[in-house]
Amino acid sequence: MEEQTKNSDGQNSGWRGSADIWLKAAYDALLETGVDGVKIQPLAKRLNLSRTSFYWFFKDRKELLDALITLWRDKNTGNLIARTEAYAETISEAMLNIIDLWLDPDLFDARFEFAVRSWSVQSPDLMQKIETADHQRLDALTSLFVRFGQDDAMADVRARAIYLVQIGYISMQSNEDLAVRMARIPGYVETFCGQPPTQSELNRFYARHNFAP
Amino acid sequence: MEEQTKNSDGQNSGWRGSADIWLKAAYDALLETGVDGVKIQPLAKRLNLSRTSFYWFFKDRKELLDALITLWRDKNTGNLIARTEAYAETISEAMLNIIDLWLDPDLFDARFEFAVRSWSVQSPDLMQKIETADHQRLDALTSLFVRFGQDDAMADVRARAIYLVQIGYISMQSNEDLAVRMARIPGYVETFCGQPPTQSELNRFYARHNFAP
DNA sequence: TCAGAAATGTACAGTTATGTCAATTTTAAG
DNA sequence: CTTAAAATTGACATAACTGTACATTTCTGA
Repeated sequence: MEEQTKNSDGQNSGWRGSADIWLKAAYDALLETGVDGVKIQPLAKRLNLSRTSFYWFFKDRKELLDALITLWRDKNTGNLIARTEAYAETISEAMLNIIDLWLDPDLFDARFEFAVRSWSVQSPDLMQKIETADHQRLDALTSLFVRFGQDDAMADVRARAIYLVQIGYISMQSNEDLAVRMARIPGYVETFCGQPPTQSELNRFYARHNFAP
Repeated sequence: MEEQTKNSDGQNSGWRGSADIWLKAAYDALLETGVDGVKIQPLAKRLNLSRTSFYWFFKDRKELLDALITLWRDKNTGNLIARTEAYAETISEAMLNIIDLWLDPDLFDARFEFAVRSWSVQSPDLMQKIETADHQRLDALTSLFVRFGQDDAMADVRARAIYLVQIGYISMQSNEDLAVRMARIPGYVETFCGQPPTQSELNRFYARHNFAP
């Protein structure tokens, strides 16, 4: 028994292909060109594999796209919620925990997020999943603000504001360097929670991003 | 001489087709399915015209796509900058002028904006144009904050915050009704400029959006 | 009314994609 | 070394799209 789970662990099994390698190629293509760039033939070319080999691992293109959606779901929402629950003594410290998401691609894959949201305009099914994710994320952010004493209405607004900035961010990230982005952080904190961070909160933040001001 | 500018005015000339009608169909398709949905054959079907008739008005598909980009450029950036220059006595009133953009699709076509931004991931050329637009828009917003006494750094941050919210907005607008969205407005104003709007400012805002609280 | 411009349509040639099938090759396990 | 499962491949059958060439229809103005 014990089928080899089609090599979904990271081991190389001697074969060139695997479901994971196709999925990874699909992920890359999605980020570079959008869903409509996720086509079997071009992926095969990139992987130097025969196009038809794909059908050993996936029933059809749709199954590959579904796998991409699952990947997105498992990745981004979980980390965002975790950051709302991280230890913080003040609202400004809590805010800096959220801002971690903007700086660390391992915590929040903004390009992936943007690609999925772009994709959703042509897929009501996916749109539905995004709405669910938005809800979960906004709830987590809102209760963070409530926890630190904001009234419900203001917590709702600020949760939205910070979340929308996060979503809008990728679309502009372009090519500013870290120092420039870091310089704005205290201002963002003040804007979103009405009070600036203390120097020691900032120092802790800089430290975990390996940034020397 | 005086060529008829291919019917680019809104008059119907008796012919069924025109550059504008193809462009309009392309615009619709772009918003519904993204760039890759902007294909001559499906557009022709929608317009009940022969596919090849398209080539009378446009050299090829690329020329149609370029026309879409021009349309976007002329529309959204202009109105945004105009709103930053609208009459205002206080920073909160100025902020409400900006928020007009979120509520009136004639002022800022958010779906169009989102579609164009999604498209840009697969077109470095377009990406460049978007960066230029972002710059112009952010400059206008920043100088608005400066005009009302914010220091440069904070003006920069707040301009970005409100702009990013604007960009992120469309991706979530979903299906909330006007009353719910209106209820958040005072909170947004307070968040973005540090002071809430006065009742008379709010009344003026509601009035121009035909909203009775 | 009738010539020429404007717009449409038909036919053709080429490209790129999808998915099935029946070999064939590669690998691991006994 | 053998063998069976796992993975790969090329051939085939379709489908959707692009763009060109050329014939045809429809409108406009002298």
